[in-house]
Amino acid sequence: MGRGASDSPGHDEGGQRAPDELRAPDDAALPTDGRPEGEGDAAPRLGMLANAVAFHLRIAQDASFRSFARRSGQLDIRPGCFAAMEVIASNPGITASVLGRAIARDKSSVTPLIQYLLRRGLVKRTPSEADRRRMHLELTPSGREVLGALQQTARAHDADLDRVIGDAKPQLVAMLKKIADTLNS
Amino acid sequence: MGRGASDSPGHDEGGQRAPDELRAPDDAALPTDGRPEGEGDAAPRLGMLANAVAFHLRIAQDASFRSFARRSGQLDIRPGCFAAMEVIASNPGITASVLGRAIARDKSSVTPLIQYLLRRGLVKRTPSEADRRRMHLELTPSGREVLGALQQTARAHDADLDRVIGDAKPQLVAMLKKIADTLNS
DNA sequence: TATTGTTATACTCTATAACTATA
DNA sequence: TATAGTTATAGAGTATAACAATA
Repeated sequence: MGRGASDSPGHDEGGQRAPDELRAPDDAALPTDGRPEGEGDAAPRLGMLANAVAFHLRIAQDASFRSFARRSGQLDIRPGCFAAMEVIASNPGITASVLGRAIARDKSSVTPLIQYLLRRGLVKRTPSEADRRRMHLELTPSGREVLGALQQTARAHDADLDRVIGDAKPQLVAMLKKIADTLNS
Repeated sequence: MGRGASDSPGHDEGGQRAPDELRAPDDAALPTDGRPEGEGDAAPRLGMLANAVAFHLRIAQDASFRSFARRSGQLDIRPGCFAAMEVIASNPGITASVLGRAIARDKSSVTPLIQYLLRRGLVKRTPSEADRRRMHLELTPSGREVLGALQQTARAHDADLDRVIGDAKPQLVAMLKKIADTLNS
């Protein structure tokens, strides 16, 4: 679990302070009140992490992932699996390689995902006639049913997030997309 | 929130397209030109994922993590390790449990992290006099040196991100914090 | 009884490299 | 030679549970 990113006072023995621009806004004047260092603090100082996009991205993703996994776990489906199913449903006949590119995973990571879906009867595979190395993927009726339930779950999850971010959602999504695009290039 | 995804059963015979805002940019005309579906598309449709905060959070975090790992890997330090060092440096004398809470990890996940830092001589441990179960952590001089280099790396990484997000950074960080806080409660 | 930190263990997710069967 | 998909394998990263020492 994790509290993570909260801004709360810590304590400081005066020794090792981070330079100003690295400190959290609330890091400023911390009374030491005689506590031994490092003890009793539920929320210690984060140093430069307090303002680091990368750190908060990790904390937020972690929370989001766990929350979604908790929900989708009731359908025995993990988050990565949902993404695969959604892309397959949106692109019937897609191949594993293309799918891998869409969800940013190596083909060798896609295989076990597909195999799990095959075992559960949620996905169907048909060999390509044009190129016999390829396999076309599509959801089975049962797969579409499970996906329907997952989509409800996903909508509920995103609604939780919406409550937090409000109207800023389009900008947030745009920023996240741009971060991924830029860093991956 | 999500939005009605194209629940897309069957095929895309002209009727079943995702609404515009859900499609990848190049999704527009999709002349089927005799291609079997799902082939040749470098950027297939994402369905409801296209607007899902959770999905883009994952993609962005993944990109950010890899990018930082590439940089910090030259110092033989993984991202989680940097976070731990930064928190220790900002809270000299902190204990393992408190550190774990700060970086949102279980104590059993903190132990191997600390052990790695001890082996590398970057962290020093002193038993608490007040409570002999506890160990106070602090960086060694060599740890501070390595951390200095890591901070430069981190600043460079965050500068990359800044270039992407511009002035929206405070809002972005605030949103990410709030997402984590809300979902973890 | 409760808590700190360690250990043993296991599970998930992922990638690299080697392989096959095609192309 | 190159590509699609599979396999074998390894390595992060994490957590649960049990444990010893201490509170």
